[in-house]
Amino acid sequence: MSLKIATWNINSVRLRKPIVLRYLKSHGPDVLCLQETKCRDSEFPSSDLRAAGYQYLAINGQKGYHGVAIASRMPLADIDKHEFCNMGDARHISAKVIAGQREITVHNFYVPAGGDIADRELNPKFGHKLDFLDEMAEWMTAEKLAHRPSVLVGDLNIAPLEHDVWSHKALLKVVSHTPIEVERLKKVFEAGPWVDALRTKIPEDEKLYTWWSYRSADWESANKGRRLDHVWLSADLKSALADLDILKDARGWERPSDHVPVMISLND
DNA sequence: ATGGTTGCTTGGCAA
Repeated sequence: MSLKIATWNINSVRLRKPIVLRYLKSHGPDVLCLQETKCRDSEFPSSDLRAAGYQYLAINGQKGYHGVAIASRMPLADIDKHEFCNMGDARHISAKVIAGQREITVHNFYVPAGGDIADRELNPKFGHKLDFLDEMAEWMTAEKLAHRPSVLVGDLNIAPLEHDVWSHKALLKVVSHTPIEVERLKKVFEAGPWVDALRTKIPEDEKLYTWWSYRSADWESANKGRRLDHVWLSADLKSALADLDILKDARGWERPSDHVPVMISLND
């Protein structure tokens, strides 16, 4: 039996409830990690998800902004929320998935977008993004994630590689692909036991996107995407990675998110 | 170079 773990920045879980349920039905992830749920825990569509077979929920929401959640068919234990940058933002939740004999810790992140200007003096939101990443690297070291099978997923709001964006040259100064952010993210990655799951299956010289802006009349033909959503596996899980599914079709669904679901399958 | 769209809410941020 394989274990399927998906991540999706949903940009309002209440508005997107129909397509979340559609995705669960059509693709059947065992675990779905959501970002940008944009609602309080009491407003989260818990009963709909439970009715769809996802009985185990871990929710870290807040009114109007951010918010992350894990919906699982398998029991969740050790649910934890870490607050970064002491700002009260709901940007992380983790849980241990009990999948039969296997136990895998899943960390679900929503990294700050960072505003429009790639300069922390002119734009505090960019500073916050860099500080968040620095704190994430420190936290990573302290967590000692190498000691147990772990998966880190989420909207990291950075497209690190040249072919994670439609034009490396055009985006070098655009927040999400600047060298300073890429460098910070690399430090986070290297602070843990990680393998970049998507890039182990899809070569680095191949274009790969998980997000297409709303601000484009025809996202599909323009295809100016970015890989902002990531799945990192602790090295011990690398050999278990059987399959990937980046559901580009979901960008064309009715009332879509600007991100698409990304799913991995792990063999025993 | 600029503006383009969407969501949470109804004015203006945030993404």
